[in-house]
Amino acid sequence: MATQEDNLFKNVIAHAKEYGFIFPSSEIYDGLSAVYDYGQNGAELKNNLKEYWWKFMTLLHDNIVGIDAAIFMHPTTWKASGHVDAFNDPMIDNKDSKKRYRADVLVEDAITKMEDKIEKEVEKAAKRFGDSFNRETFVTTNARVLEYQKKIDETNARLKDAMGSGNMAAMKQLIVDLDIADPISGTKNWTDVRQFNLMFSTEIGSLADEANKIYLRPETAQGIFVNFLNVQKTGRMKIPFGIAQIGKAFRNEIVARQFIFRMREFEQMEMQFFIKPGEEMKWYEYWKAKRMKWHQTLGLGSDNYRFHDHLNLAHYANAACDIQFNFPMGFKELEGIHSRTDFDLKNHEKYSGKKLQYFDSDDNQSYIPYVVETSVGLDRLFLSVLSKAYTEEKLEDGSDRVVLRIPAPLAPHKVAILPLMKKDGLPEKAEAIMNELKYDLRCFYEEKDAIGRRYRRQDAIGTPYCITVDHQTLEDDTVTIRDRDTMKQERVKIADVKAKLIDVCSINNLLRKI
RNA sequence: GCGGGAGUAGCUCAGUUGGUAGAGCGAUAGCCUUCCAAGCUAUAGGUCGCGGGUUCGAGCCUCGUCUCCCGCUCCA
Repeated sequence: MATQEDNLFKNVIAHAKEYGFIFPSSEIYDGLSAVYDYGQNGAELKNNLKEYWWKFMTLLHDNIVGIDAAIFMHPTTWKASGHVDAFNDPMIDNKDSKKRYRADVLVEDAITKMEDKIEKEVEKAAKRFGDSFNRETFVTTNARVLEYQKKIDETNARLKDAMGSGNMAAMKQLIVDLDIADPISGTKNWTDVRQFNLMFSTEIGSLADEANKIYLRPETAQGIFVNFLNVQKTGRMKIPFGIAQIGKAFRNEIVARQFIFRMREFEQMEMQFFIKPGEEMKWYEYWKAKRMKWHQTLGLGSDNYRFHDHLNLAHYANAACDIQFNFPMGFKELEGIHSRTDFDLKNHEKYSGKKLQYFDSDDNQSYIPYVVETSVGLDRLFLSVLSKAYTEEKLEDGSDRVVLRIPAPLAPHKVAILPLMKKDGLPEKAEAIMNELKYDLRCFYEEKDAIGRRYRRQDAIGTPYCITVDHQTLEDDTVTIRDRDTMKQERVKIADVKAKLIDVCSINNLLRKI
């Protein structure tokens, strides 16, 4: 199914490599799975996206400041955050169906089934006894129900024990004892339970032992939480306020695919907004709306975004949703907005023994602030721009054109400066114009090949404007500006070029539209 | 990780029953040319993903391995 879209996605990936946006990591050694490098054009586009986000957060909100925390953090950080537990998934495969499951989820499903059986007994009894039925008495006295309940309690205890100790053999035994069958194949032909740790680890210092083990951060948020008091005190921040950060995070995904959508090393742009407890839903809604507006202002088409509420909340959240984008492979998460309550600060307080509270002079009391988080995957944002910008066109004259309709403020190069011919002083004139523009606009100079071919090459890397220097330029100091999207040309005075281009290519102007 | 498919020049691909690697486009240099990729000339690029095996001889057969794509799973 969707072969046309699959092809489109493949073409986007091929185009990204061919035109210097994204290369497979260490490609000469056959690459490294799910790791990619940004090329000369990709790095520019990515930096522009960062600037758009960073300025929106820190320039346009006087109560948000930015930090840049280290990737390495004290190991206890990840115990407090819950990642040591939550990122250790026990997995088991059914040898017949070849499907993989989380072992703890299988056990939980089995427990649910037993609970259903109790409910059935209750329903049957309720029918039998009519009005005189008392649920409380029934479930505490009925032999069959008590037996089920005993089994449930026992299973829960064993599950908790196995998960807590990381005893995978006990987990396997639990699945065997519960007689769990694969819902697909119906067989009980299981592999051993294996632990997958989603955090990368290494050692600090020269001793490679467990005591020196540290992790590469699986999310950037904790760097903000552990610095909450530092920033609040040194910046004299008053609640509500936010801390923003752009940085790398690492996850050892079991399967990481779909190009840069899911990578083992990726970049997040996160903002943690600290608020008074009880006001979280107000701010949650506020940031949902703000972030959606920010995305839509990029101009990739408002229809390509939608909210998706989380039904199963993560261990830290009391409300959560995604902003999804219409990627080539369908609507997928682009940004997460989470109401994290006081989970993180409370736990850091507990594990560190340091008070992480805010004294609110409005009502003279200290409290652990609640947090609303906005978290964009920068690489996903990049993919959203690239995949929507990529367009294959059939022109009226029958020729083909591939054009990246990247929003002008994000484009790697803002303008290409092209002498029509490589003689008659045209290159010199073009160079003079470039020297005028290059301090304000990223320029690309090219004099080789026919002009039409040069235009197409600029289309392929998304340069929004081409300035062509022709013989008339030498006479009256005018040039033509060719528009990437319409392919139309307009003749303007050299003196007017700079202001005209800066106006449409500036990130600051884009920010004004939010 | 498991199952399925793929890997030959920068790109798209051809390569016969095993006989020692080609094309188009692109790139580079030069010529020609006043506006939307296809004018002319020349040049450079490949131990055929990598490593064993069979064979007189392997791009082709065989085994292993790596990477990519699709599905299962997970997530920003």
